[in-house]
Amino acid sequence: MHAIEEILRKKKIKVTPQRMAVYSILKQSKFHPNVEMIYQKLKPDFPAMSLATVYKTMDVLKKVGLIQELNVGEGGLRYDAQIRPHSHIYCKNCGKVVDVDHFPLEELQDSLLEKVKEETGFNILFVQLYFFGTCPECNDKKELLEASS
Amino acid sequence: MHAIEEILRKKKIKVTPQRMAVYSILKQSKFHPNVEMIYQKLKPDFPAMSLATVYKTMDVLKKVGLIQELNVGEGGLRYDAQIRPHSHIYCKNCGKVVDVDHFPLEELQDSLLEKVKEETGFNILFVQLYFFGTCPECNDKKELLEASS
DNA sequence: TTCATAATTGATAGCAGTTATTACTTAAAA
DNA sequence: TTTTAAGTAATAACTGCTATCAATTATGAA
Repeated sequence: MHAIEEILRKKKIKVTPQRMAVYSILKQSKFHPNVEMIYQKLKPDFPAMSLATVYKTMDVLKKVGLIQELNVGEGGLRYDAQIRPHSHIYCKNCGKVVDVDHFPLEELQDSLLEKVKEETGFNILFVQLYFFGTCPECNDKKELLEASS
Repeated sequence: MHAIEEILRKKKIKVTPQRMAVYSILKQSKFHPNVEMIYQKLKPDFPAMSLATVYKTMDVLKKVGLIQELNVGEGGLRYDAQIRPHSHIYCKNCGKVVDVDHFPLEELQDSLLEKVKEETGFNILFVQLYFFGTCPECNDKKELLEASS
């Protein structure tokens, strides 16, 4: 039995094929898909699945702490099955979201959270750090375009 | 003439009373309003103003670099006339957005941006750091409720 | 295994935030 | 002052998401 099954059963949440499939897609993919992307990926195996089910599943998985939500300002949300704190970088050109693995978000959180708590009086639950820019692939394409003009 | 007027004229963007009013509200308020809040504040002085005009004005002001957009995952966006890099903290209970002035986002940006550029190959344009939690006022209210139960 | 039932799913209507369109109006260059 | 490119108001349309509800299914008890 997979870890996800145990976690869901423990919380009296039903283990359904749809939920397993959504989580499996998220676990596999590195590009941090949004609901629409997940829906499209599921279509071949679950032609009857509804978009609403994907939305509801994201909600369930988030609530039990199996995934985290990313908001890169696209309108829709992106999802990540890696729940360890880490930051993300977003390509404003092609929409790609990439993990920034070696960026010290964990240390940052440990060492500086207290300072921010003192300054603001807030009880801090979590931190999100986003970098925005353009990815190497898009930069290369742009250079090619400029060179040819 | 105000700085904003000069900046707009330099870019051949017309200086209109609506634009001045929107910017003035943003400059005054510390609570990082969203479009709806700005619209409501403007109503007494500009009863004829359309919501669409506020949206378009936010767009113009953002493009000329007079304001920055904040995305705290509410659906709508929040706006800040303080464009110097700084981080924000969001109360998940009451929706308040507060500046975290002394958090070292500027130093962070200077010292660590290069590392992230190397790791990812991205060209980085800007960084956004959000803290999420509950504000002192909401925490106090909760304590009172618990004490009285 | 079968059954009862509460949770989940799929289909769809509805909602909120945002954008597009268009006819009218205005700021500002000539 | 006149001209006109740009902006505004009103509103229709679009998008991401949520609510609703009848049909279906996972799960625990018999």
